[in-house]
Amino acid sequence: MTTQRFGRSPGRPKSAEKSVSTKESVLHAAASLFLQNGFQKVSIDDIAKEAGVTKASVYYYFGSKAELFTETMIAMMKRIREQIAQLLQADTSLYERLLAVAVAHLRSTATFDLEGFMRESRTSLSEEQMEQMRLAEEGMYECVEEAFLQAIQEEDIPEVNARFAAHSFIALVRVGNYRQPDGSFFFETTEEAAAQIMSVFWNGFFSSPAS
Amino acid sequence: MTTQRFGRSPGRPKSAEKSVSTKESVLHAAASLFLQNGFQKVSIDDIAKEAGVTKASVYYYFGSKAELFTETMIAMMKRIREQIAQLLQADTSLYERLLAVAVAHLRSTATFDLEGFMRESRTSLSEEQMEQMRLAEEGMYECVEEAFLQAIQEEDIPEVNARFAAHSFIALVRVGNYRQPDGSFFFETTEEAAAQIMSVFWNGFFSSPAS
Amino acid sequence: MTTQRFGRSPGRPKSAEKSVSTKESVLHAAASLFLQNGFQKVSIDDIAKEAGVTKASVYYYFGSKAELFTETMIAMMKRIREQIAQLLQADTSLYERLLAVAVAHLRSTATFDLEGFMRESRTSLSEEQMEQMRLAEEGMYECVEEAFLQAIQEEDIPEVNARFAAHSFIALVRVGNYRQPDGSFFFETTEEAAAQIMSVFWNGFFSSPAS
Amino acid sequence: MTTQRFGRSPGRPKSAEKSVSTKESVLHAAASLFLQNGFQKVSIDDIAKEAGVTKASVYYYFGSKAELFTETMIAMMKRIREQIAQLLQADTSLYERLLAVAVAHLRSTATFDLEGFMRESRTSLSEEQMEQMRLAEEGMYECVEEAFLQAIQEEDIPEVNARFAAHSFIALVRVGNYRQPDGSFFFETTEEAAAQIMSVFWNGFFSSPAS
DNA sequence: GATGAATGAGCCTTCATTCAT
DNA sequence: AATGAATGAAGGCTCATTCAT
Repeated sequence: MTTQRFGRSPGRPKSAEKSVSTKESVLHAAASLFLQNGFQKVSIDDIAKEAGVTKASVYYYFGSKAELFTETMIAMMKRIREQIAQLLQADTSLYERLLAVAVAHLRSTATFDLEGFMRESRTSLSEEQMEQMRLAEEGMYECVEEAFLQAIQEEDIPEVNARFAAHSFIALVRVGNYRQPDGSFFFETTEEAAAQIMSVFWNGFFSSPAS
Repeated sequence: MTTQRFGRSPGRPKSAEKSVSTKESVLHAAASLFLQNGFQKVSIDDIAKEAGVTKASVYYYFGSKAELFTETMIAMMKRIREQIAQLLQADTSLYERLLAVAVAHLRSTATFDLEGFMRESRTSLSEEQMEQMRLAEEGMYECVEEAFLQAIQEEDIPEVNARFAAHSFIALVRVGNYRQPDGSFFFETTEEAAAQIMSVFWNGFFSSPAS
Repeated sequence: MTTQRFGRSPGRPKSAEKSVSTKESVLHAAASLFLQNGFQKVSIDDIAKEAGVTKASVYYYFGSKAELFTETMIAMMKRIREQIAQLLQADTSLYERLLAVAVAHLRSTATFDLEGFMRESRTSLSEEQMEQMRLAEEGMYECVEEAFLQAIQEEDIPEVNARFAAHSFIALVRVGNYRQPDGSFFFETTEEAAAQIMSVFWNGFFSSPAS
Repeated sequence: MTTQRFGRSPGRPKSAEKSVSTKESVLHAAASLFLQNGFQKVSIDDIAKEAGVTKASVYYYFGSKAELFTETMIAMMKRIREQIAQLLQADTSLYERLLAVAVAHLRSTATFDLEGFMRESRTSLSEEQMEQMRLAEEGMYECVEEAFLQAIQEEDIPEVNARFAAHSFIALVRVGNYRQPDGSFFFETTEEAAAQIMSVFWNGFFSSPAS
């Protein structure tokens, strides 16, 4: 009911000077927090605080938490996809290009693994938002798939199920990111991890079956 | 690592008046709900309702939501682990035994992939609870790792990083569970999926490098 | 995110001794506030405060603000209806019984006029809730209508549109409750108001047309 | 009570570039929305959207929501009052003039009934704004009251409490606008409704008491 | 004259948790 | 063993209002 107003306050503050666009900071903060803690655990307040703006400002740019999440995730996947795509366009052998992708991904904190995020946010996103996320995810895989399809066409590698190969490749790279209970990785250096992973992958798909 | 339990009497319970004990129904309901919706999204009320008891009853048996979650997850992982262990003890070749594990897992709804669950619940569980979950997860892998170590010792397979192999194996099996955006899997039948996956895995680790 | 809990707090308080049922106090507070300020302006917090309980307690008994509002209003209308019904069952002439109703209503603060409440809450209530309110409102009128129908059947009064008469009667009584800008009513005493109103109503419906 | 306006130039505006001034569209949108949904439920954003302008523009013309509301309502009441006044100046019998007013109002969507609006907005308007609204409301009634006073002076009708008669008249007309739960009105046509209402009103006030 | 950006305050609702019985 | 009642703390979202341009 709160009948009387008092104090003075809402409204845009006198502001000092703009730096990075507010929207950008929000997206940035959201990405960081969502990535670390998942959808549910992160509150809009958390994001606002991290971005140094008010909750209402977040809502000025994003209609809902689900929307912000979707947008954030899709942006991230797009970025990953582009990075991969670029690495895969190098003028070297497929093996070397994949190796480069593996190295890059083992170094990044971003995650290929969206399954967890999808499951967690499933019931909170609209059907359309889920669809958009699925497509963005697929985009990352397709990008690797293309490389296989092209190599097959150019007869650099034998014919295989390219999509399955792409997913397997990424699944194996992800293994390299696994932290054991004591916090250590399987391999000492990123390079060694990438090398081993590539070796397994390549033999798995392109060597003649072990007799 | 003697599986020492505490409290509640060992051996067969005296009577079975309540066909299913309240605690059991709660655990069951919790498992089902947590698995589907993750930690945060499931409320104690949800679980109580699903189990047909009151919220307070849940608290009678489990000190907190985190505790219930941990217990649930660990129980599930133990079950998976035992199932795997059993399949791996068959009196057949390693290849065949792994194939059986692959088939079994492709059929089950339970998930090997705990990363998502871990990330989501991370900040809500106590350090000890996290540790327990990590150990239980590790248990699942160890069980596969053992099989490799033994085969190596018996010189059935060349020497490889058994732990890395175990994780890779499971990662590949998980690929077989991936649903494409249109809802379909990569392979038509579970058997074909398992066969392909095993082929890739086996060649990857045990064939001589493709020249 | 708010990781650590601190302080100690939720849960049922140690309590001293129960007095009136919590639910009752909430209903009472809600009736009083809604009646004075309408649906939108009253917050659940206001009601909780007025009832001396916490907001969460309100929700323990009522699923939503709309539900509480509906329940409150319907209860009030039922009470009014019963009061009217009782007065109309007296063993006197119809004229005298209506006069009694007029007096009673001019004295009460409760309102016959739900139109305002309906319009205000329209978009916030479910279709079903609106329907329930409409029925309860109708109940109040029907109760008066019955009296007319019966009187017609017993040939105490000529045949008229009983429903229209009931609504007109109540509309006129409401006029007696009108406060002029300076705060005063049209008539000095409740009795005089009732007498004048009844005279107008009765002549309006049951006198032979002024030639 | 010279209708003294302030600021903005009197007389015909210089040009009509903007076919409808922004202020006008806002007032129009506000009237429509407030009338349908009441004060609280309508947001400035809603009004701005409906008017096709920005929220800030609304504030450019109106200092606050309460002010906009008051202005809107008063304008509406003035319009109603003028319409009534005009109909009441016709050169026919009082009975016929009132009948015309009844018909006109039964056809319009605008509401005589401001009680709901007043109650709802009461705590949000300043004392002065409330006063203005009350006066405007009173204006509508006064206009009818005048007609009675004049008729009394000219001995066309017996002496009655003119103010009470005016309110009663309007209350009865409002009954004709009542929608039953099934959505229908009491009478089939507007004309019949008006005729019945007038009959009741006229007999009520001007017939000799039913013996 | 008009508007984009921003915000403080509040509101409805949910939830894990506790206590007395 | 089980539960009904109660609550503090958030959390998502809306909104009137303000300021700089």
